[in-house]
Amino acid sequence: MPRPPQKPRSVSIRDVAELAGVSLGSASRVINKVANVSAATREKVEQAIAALGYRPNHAAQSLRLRSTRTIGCLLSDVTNPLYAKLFRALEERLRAAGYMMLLANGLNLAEREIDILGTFKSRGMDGVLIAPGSERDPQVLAAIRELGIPTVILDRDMDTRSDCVLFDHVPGMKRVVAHLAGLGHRRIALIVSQSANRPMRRRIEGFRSGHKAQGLALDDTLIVQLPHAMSPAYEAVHTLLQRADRPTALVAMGTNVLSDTLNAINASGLRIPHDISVVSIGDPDFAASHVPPISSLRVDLDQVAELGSELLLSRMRGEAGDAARTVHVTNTFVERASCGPALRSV
Amino acid sequence: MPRPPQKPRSVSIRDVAELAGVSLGSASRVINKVANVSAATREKVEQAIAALGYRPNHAAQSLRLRSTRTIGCLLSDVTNPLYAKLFRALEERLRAAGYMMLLANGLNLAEREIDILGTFKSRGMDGVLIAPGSERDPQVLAAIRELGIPTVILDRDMDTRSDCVLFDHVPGMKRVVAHLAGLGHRRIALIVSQSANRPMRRRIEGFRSGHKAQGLALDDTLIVQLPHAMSPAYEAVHTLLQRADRPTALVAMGTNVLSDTLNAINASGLRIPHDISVVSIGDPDFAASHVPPISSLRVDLDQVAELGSELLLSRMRGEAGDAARTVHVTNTFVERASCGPALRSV
DNA sequence: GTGAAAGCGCTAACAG
DNA sequence: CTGTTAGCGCTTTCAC
Repeated sequence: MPRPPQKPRSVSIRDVAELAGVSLGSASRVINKVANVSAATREKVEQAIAALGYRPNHAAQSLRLRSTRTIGCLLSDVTNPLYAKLFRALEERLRAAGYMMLLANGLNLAEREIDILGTFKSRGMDGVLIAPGSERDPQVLAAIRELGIPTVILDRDMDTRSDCVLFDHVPGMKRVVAHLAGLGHRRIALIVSQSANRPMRRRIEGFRSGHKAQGLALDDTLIVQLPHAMSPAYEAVHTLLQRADRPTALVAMGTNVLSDTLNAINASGLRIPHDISVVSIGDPDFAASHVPPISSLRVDLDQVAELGSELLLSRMRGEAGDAARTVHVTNTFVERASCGPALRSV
Repeated sequence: MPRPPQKPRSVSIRDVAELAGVSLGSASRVINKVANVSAATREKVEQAIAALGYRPNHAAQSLRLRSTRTIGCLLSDVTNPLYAKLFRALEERLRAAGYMMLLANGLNLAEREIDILGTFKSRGMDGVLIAPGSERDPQVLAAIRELGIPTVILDRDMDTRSDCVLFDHVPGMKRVVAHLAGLGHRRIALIVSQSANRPMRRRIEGFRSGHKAQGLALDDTLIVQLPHAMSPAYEAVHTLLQRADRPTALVAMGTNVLSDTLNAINASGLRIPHDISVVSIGDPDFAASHVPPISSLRVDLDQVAELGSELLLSRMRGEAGDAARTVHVTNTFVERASCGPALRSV
């Protein structure tokens, strides 16, 4: 990794002071808007700044102030719309507070995530916002514990002493099952693409306890776990729908799973919600615009961003105390037109 | 914007040197792997580093070396899957070259984009990768020209002296029209969500010239421009399909437009490709997994990232010369099962 | 091969 | 109110 050729030195505060005919200290004072500056001095310095197009050197400021005004953000993958939206919402708030965001995709690679956390540390991030994929990896956990930077963890239940915002997947899923059960459904299938991480596991758990709460027996063959995150659900759902005892309702988890599921239903000649009900876990754009609109369980990402950034900001300000704080975000069920009474004839 | 409380000073190279019992200069030498270090010294320093958990202070390095090893990335919105994928691909390459990415969403707000470019400058980005929304705004153009940082512009034709990678939207669209014309289609509709930016405009242009090239008359009422980026295409397409002279083929531009279009076709009781053909401009995941799979015009984002990062890296290395370089990326047509011969009976 | 010292650009404490 | 100065942590001459 060869060092790039050094850039030419650009205009410094020294140049500004010189042109303005004042001392370096005075220039600094007007730049930082501290008191005790005469109007005349201020005027001269401001003109010099404008004339030179001066911009403070951030590296020097960071070195001096021990603060980079930047937040490190480690997500498993921005390509996942959920994380993209989350990033955007977080950026919005932190930007308003004067921070820029360093973004890195962890890609569920423990080693990579550790490396990224290390650079965050070495680069003196003022704070860190993370949702690592390797949620159980002891080395990743250690890396987080040793960060020594205000940290908030999003949607991961990790054993570190960090603030975190957790989603209440279990109650959310129970709500979904209750809704379906209320419509008379007794055979409800769950289609998931993977089960590696906490959110998935907890949702499956909620699906089970939802059945229990409703006094429903759960046929385990109705929980369809696709082998990989990317594995197409189409075939699996299609097969499911051919069964004599096919489910009367489908719960699809994840954007791709949902679109495959919708396809499979369509190809089977079934109509939503008359022949079959469906609810989506996660609320991609097309769920709302689908015909008919698909009922979804969603988490309000704006709320997550609000809580997450507030947690981080307050801790950075040193207002937080020693103990880690945990806040919970509720999944809300958005009822649309994709659920109807269970078909008796099945 | 109150300054955050200063962090405690952490372990510095000075501490390392002290513990190792060597001079600060020697410590630096082993850290930077320069020659002229005795094995004994190296050993001692390395032990001290390990014992202390030393990490170089990035701000100090940046200040000294005039290089931040950071790339500023300004996109209109990561929430757009295309940009998300692009970012991921770019990150991959630049990370391999030892850079981290600062990401900011411009949100098509000229003022905001200018501000972001300014911070990129002030923060001493080694390079900058941008796809601003405000492609015609003179102030944004000026901001880019005055950046004074190696810059590459992605998919925007801006009048600045920057390297850029351009997508050949026009030939791509002509290819699509040719394909459809070859199947006997003479009434082809184009559904677009907005036309604010260059890619959109150029695609419409390509659509027109494609017709010309095929000797086809173009009915302007078949170009459906939705008012806003988010405006649902469902109604528009549905209406279109009720017309007596309805099109025999639909070209849908953008992820949301495509899914609305598919919905509308489905709701009208039409079958793809028998009753109507459709091609997608842009290739979202669900296009390939749809039943039937939708033929798409796509641009290879990996290639874009490869070219873009290569352009940037070479310029940062100072290998690039004065002139701006432009490289073109071809749109490729992915033929799947959504296009068939035109229905005669319409 | 190693140590001492200068200086990157900036802020803040201090003296006037 | 203003100027001078130390020093943030690091790399890199320059002597030895």
